[in-house]
Amino acid sequence: MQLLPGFRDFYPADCARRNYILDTWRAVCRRYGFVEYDGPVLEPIELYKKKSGGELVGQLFDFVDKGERHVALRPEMTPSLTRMVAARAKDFRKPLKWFCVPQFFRYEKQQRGRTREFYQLNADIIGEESPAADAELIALVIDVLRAFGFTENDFVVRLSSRTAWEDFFTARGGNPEDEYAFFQIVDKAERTPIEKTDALLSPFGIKAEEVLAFMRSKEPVAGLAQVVGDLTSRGLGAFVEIDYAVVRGLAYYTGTVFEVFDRGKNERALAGGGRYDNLLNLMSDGKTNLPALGVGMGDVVLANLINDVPAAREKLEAALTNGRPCDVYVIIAKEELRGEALKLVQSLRDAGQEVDYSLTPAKVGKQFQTAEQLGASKAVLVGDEWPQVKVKDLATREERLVAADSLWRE
RNA sequence: GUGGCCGUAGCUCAACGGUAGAGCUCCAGAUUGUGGUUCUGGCUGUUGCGGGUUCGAAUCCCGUCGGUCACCCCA
Repeated sequence: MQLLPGFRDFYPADCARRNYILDTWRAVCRRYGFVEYDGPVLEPIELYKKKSGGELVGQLFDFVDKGERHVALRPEMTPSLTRMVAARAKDFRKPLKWFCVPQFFRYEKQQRGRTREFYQLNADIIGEESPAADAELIALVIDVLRAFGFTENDFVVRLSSRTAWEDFFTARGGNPEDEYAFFQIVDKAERTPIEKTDALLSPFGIKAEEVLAFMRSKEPVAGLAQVVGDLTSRGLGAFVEIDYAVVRGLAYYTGTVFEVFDRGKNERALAGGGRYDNLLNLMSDGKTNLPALGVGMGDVVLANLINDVPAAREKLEAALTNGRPCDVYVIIAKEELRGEALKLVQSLRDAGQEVDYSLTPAKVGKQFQTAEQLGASKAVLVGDEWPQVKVKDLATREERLVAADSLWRE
């Protein structure tokens, strides 16, 4: 049987790498005062149709369940999160700083950095309109990446603002209801021939050259200036750049938006996010109105970049050596003592040691070899010396005799 | 979804019309109470799948499934 396209098996070595990423995400989020939450993997399809915007709806893994409900595997977290927050908005002190490490499903053609199933760190700050929140969230993203061993030479946060584009549009007589259509054109302007952009923009009476000129400007608009200032105060200024070419596809973004790219431009976007100040209001039919912003960072592109950057790869490999199968290997040299050896294994495990041993009779040399291969640091040999055992340090090859019934104390 | 390239042992690949091979891994032995080296031996394949051309197909052709790259979009 073949795997479904875009889905992954996680053998122990893969699982260790995945967990290294998820563990690092969680550790840095907690350092920033974020708390973890989660929601359902399966949701009614309406949840996503309501607000996500065209792209994601077309990529849904959806089906009709046995109760004839039309459901979809989650492709993103924001709709579930906004529902959860709207339902109990008064229960939580503002601002909320919540994170989640969900597995997402998107029906796309798979490619480097893009699978049909992936993990994504989601972090959101809800209930704070100040740009200080934007800065805090972006600082979190930067520090998450630094925790993997990346520096300002490896990645950059491209900062932009939908508000800036809104102002640009309305100042030239654009109608607010055409805004999203305009954003879509701007989003693609960088990689579209200028004549075509001109044609697309003509209904709005705007010239492609104006758009491209604004895109190239590095002048931070009001909100962004504070974000950049905050990040600079933290010593993180080198990680961000103003780049109005970033617009983002999702319909619900309102103010600050950003995307994170590797400097080498070998990979897809590492992370992306922004403000969605109106979404809570929309999702709750006006009952809850809280400003919000969030970020997503996927494990697939991140793993690729870790592999691209030697320092990050070494950091990962070093972390993996802590994930050895066992620390102590008990060698049974005399089969008559197997019962005693099992008792010893049990006492060591009760004491919290990671212990393994041969389930079936094996030559002593073979057992030592297995101890090596499992990465044990010590071998405990149960044999002629009983009731004492030989404890051998597998790195230094030093041996000493210890009474079996006091070994657990070490 | 559209187009280019690719699918051979668990892994990396060779053979490119004439009997499917190598390295690594794995298993066993040298070494019946002492280990990552070395040496020796061994296992593993409907050459992704289906059809066609041919005396003969892993090799050429068509289809299909999967991978990959580009477009698209983004994590």
